[in-house]
Amino acid sequence: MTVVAAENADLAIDPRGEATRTRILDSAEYLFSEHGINGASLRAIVAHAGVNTAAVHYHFGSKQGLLEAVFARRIIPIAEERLAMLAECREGNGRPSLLQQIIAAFLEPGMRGSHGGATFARLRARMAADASEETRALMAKYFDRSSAQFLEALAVALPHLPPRDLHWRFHFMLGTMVYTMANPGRIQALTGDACDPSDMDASLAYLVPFLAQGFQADPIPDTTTDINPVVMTATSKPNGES
Amino acid sequence: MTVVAAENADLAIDPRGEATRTRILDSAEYLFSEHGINGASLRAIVAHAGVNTAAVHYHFGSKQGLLEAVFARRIIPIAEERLAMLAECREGNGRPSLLQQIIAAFLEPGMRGSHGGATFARLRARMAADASEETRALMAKYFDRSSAQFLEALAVALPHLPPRDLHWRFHFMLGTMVYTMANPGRIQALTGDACDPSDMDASLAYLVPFLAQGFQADPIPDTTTDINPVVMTATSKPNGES
DNA sequence: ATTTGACTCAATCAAGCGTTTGATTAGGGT
DNA sequence: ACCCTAATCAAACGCTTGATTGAGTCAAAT
Repeated sequence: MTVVAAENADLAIDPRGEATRTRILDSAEYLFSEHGINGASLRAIVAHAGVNTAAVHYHFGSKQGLLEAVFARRIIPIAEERLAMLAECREGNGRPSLLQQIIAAFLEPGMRGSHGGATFARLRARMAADASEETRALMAKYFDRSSAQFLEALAVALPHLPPRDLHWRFHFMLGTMVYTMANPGRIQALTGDACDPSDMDASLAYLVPFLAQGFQADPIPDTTTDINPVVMTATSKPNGES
Repeated sequence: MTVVAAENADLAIDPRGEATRTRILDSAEYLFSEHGINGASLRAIVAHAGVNTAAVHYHFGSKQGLLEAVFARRIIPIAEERLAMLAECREGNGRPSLLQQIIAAFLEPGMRGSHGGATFARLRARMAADASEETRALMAKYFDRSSAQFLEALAVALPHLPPRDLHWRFHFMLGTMVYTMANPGRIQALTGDACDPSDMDASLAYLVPFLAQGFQADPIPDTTTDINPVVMTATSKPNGES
């Protein structure tokens, strides 16, 4: 096993190691986000980083190990900042729009420029759509840790909402977040050039109130056999009304 | 017309051809959606379809041509049904929850089982997250056609909403749709086993009211220089940033 | 019955993939 | 001075990819 790289800082004697490691991580983050995980080859990454192919396997073991390192480097501080902002919400509870504050606490750390910015945001979106079980497990490993606390906080802010509805709407929040991160140029195609989509601040300004309003919708009545008539406009019968 | 049947359909005389073509399309749709476009190899597709590699290139020219054929086969009927349902909304305007009907008209045809079902829905989600410019252009080619009409209908249902806010929220709707289609098992991981996520009807029952409520949020005040204070809770950098 | 032509097949191609190897460099410890 | 070890390098590994080829198959038209 040659994977015994300098995990501890004490053992990282050679300063070249950390510099190369960081260059590989930066290039991989950029190319993964730009061309996808399968689309970015190790050769392209090492060419962009100006290092040798073997350096990747020396430091990270494999391409999957490199992806995990790229992901962990950003997601850990993001998760920490998420929980810190959530704690701030709890302290001053009762302030106006607690719901919006919780939503912002969940979205901001990952979408603002602090932790990798739009580049890492796009990578997360790609990973969310990725098929491989490894990638999915990797995301879940770091994600489930914080989601439970946010679900709990949202349940407090929305006491009338059954857990089932809360889970669905939390899922919808993830969808808007991921899609907005993945397609920073999509809005421009719709509006012409009304807004600057690469700037995530504008996205957040529109996204947070939209989500807060959606969360406050009435709970969905439990109709296991009968579905909401609005959704049943043109299903089986061409002319029938329900 | 007993002369020659091949005058109109130059290539589709041999009935074996259509059967093989359909088997390839079905297998490609399934494997593309399951493993991604890059992740599904032609060899895996032809093995699943029980045909030869050359058959793909004979019928579709290339892997990209196959993807376009898979996509077009489903998206054209979906777009037609979308517009048909939208026309139904227009006829009976003034009915309760016109907004929900418009949203349902946009979401239902693509998410219900009629046109490829969850399999094709997952493929669309993958394509939305895909990097390649070809895939992106392919989706835009069939998508921009119908989106304009839905934006117009939504503007009628929400006369107080500026176009900018409308475009953002339409974008958010796409996000929830794509993410829900892409992760049919994600809700189970959150709720335990409260809902059956592979059944898109349940998704729609929760998604449509959520989106309708979000669309009805107040417009975002135009603050090009000043950001919503709610979103600015903890942006101070404790240790500096890179 | 023969011919025709749409269609299939096994074999093969060059290119690119992730990974591994063995040699080489650089630098602090004894 | 020596050795040890972390770190890097060029080169090749075995394998899979999308694509191509030419011979062959088989139903239908003549």
